[in-house]
Amino acid sequence: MLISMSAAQPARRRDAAVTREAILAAAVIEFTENGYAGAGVRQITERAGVSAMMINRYFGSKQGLFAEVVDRSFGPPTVVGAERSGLPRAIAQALAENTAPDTERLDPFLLTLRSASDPEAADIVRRGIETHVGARLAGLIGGSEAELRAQLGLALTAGTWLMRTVIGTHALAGVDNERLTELLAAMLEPIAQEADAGPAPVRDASAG
Amino acid sequence: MLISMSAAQPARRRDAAVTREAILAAAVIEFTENGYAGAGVRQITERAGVSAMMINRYFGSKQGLFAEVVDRSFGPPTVVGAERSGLPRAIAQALAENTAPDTERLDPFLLTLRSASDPEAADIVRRGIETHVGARLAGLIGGSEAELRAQLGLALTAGTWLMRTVIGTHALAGVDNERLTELLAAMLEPIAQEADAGPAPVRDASAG
DNA sequence: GTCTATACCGAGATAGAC
DNA sequence: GTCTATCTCGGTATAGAC
Repeated sequence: MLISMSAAQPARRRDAAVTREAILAAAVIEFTENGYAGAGVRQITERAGVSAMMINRYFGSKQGLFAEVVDRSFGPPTVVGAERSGLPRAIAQALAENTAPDTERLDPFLLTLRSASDPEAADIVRRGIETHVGARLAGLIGGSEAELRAQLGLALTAGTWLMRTVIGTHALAGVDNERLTELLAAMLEPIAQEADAGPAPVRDASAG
Repeated sequence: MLISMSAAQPARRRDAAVTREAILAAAVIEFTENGYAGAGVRQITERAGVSAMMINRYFGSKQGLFAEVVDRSFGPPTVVGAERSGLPRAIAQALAENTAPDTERLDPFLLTLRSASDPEAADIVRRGIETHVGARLAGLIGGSEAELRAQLGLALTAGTWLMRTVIGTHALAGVDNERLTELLAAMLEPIAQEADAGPAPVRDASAG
């Protein structure tokens, strides 16, 4: 019944692409929830419904799989983009909502935090951040020091994720989202403003 | 030859207090550099010059040892304290200096970042932060929402440690310390200021 | 009472048989 | 393409040497 497949089996069973995709999807969940070290190969493959060795077969190693997971996680825009004037508040609001205590969002920053322990994982994450989120946010900010300012914004973002959801300090976990948004927006304001140069044209204003 | 030791061995050998302290000192180094999961009991005890079982004997478990390490790391003041007006700049400067690329400081925030992966370790760290750094910084800030503001400051602190030293993004690693101090101070300004209440008396103004 | 040696269990990675 | 040892490594428990 499970074995006897006649001619046309639509998908599943012996389809490399499907197996690969199933592993990748399962790995995103496991790595984000448990971090690079905490996620077990057996847990990932069990969730994907395949044997443990498939990871080595399709991704070379646990590390190779992690690299693809990072690319997939940071690929789509995380920080909502707006014109530069409203940027701090837009980021602050999204951050406050996504880090709310009951929310169970699968976020690349969670992946980052829980995987930063391992140097090998950290290096993979750095490449992912600089390529995707960092470049997008820098593009939204524009002007001189765009990358530096963007990375300071990401530092506050990651730190908020850390303190509010991973560590779970009481004051941050219990605060009202409106109030938190105000405070975060105020902290982000300085890095969204031009230092000395004139207002550079903002490119790629739709996504970030 | 290796075994025959005569009478008077000064200290060391069979001194519980000395052994305990040696393990603790070694554990601070290993946990800070490699995180909770990354540090092995064998590495720690080898550095301390004792057998691996001594951790179980003196601290119950690896987790118990970690709890004492967290307390010791967060115990002494990390954030330099000043009067409230100069607080943002003081914190920013210390942060910029301590996260400079070549600096090899043993910092509690590094310990936090590299250990946050494990839920058990995260819980221990939360207690340590709230008890020590969080309470001290909240005391320096004073007024309403002191704890919330303090924890947002710690979020930026931890995030800067993360992005600059653990992940190691290029823009943050290469920036001039003076410039970084300015930007960080500007970001910290909003959380050091009173929201609506009058100026509350600042207690414990010497250390933070 | 202080410490070491040895063994057990679980997890990741590899090799080779089917 | 899958399964089954097997190797290594890490945290822990027990026994016993000094």
